[in-house]
Amino acid sequence: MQIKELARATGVDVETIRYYEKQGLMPAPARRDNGYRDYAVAHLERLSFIRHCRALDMPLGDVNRLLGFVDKPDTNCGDVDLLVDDQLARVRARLKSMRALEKQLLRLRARCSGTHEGANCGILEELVSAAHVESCACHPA
Amino acid sequence: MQIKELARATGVDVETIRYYEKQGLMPAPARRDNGYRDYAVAHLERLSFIRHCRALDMPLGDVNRLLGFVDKPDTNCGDVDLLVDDQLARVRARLKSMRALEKQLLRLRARCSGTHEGANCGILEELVSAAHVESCACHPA
DNA sequence: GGAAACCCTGGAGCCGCTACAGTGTCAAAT
DNA sequence: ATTTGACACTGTAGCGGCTCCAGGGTTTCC
Repeated sequence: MQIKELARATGVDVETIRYYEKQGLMPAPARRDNGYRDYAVAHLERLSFIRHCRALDMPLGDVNRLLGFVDKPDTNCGDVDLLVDDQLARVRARLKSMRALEKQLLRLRARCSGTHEGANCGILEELVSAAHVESCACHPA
Repeated sequence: MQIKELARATGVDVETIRYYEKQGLMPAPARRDNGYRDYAVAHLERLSFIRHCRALDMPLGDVNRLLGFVDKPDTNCGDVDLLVDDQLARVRARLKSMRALEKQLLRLRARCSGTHEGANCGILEELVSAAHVESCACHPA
């Protein structure tokens, strides 16, 4: 399989595949006489695994550690669940702040009067005055 | 006010303040004889404004455009609400995918048997086999 | 006069790609 | 036989938004 086929089969960009190889996440494939990479089914599976982890927004470093456990199934995998827990905690923290963000943006949006005169722009007013409030989340007292 | 004081007053890192200046978001302050930056209250307000926008996760480019409207209140600010709308849309899209993510991670976490033998790791099993499923979100058929 | 704490500039590093530039290879159409 | 076009390769630079460092200067306090 050459790189484009692997790319199509997985939905991963060609450049990204080479990038993963350079980063040590994908093993270097065999080369044909012309120097082209020649992938086997094992590569496809590994790449799918990587993408699945990435779809869970795991950092590549974590993915690499997971791959280490996959490669050596006899080792103790006690860290795997911790790693997932960490990721879950990150996602939840992000969710929380995003929800607050949505609320703030909605409030801000409601300030638009529809007149579009800069001097009376409710949104700008709100942003300027919010920056004055001492106890704002972004600049606590 | 020297840079450290501004940093403390706003909760923004000293390096970040210099970075904003380099990027043209903060106007270059006066300099003392020794070359140290000397900030006025206007700088504090502007920096607070920037941080408030950043707390709303707006890209610096957008913040810069907002600052342009603040600087010239007589211009038409018709784009301000569009800019906020865009940001809201981005936040909502991200929220949606984060919620899906949380679900997937919870499912994954539940697969841990607690034994921590690599060969029987439910989490790794799940990740490997999920990568095989054709219709997975991360590698659609 | 020496140490600590501040200031300066310029550049590199972080993540996870993405996009070149410059070159080589191969298959099909003319 | 050649020319087009699509593919391949390497290496490097860029994105955003910082963050950190090296290598220097200044100020303040003991």
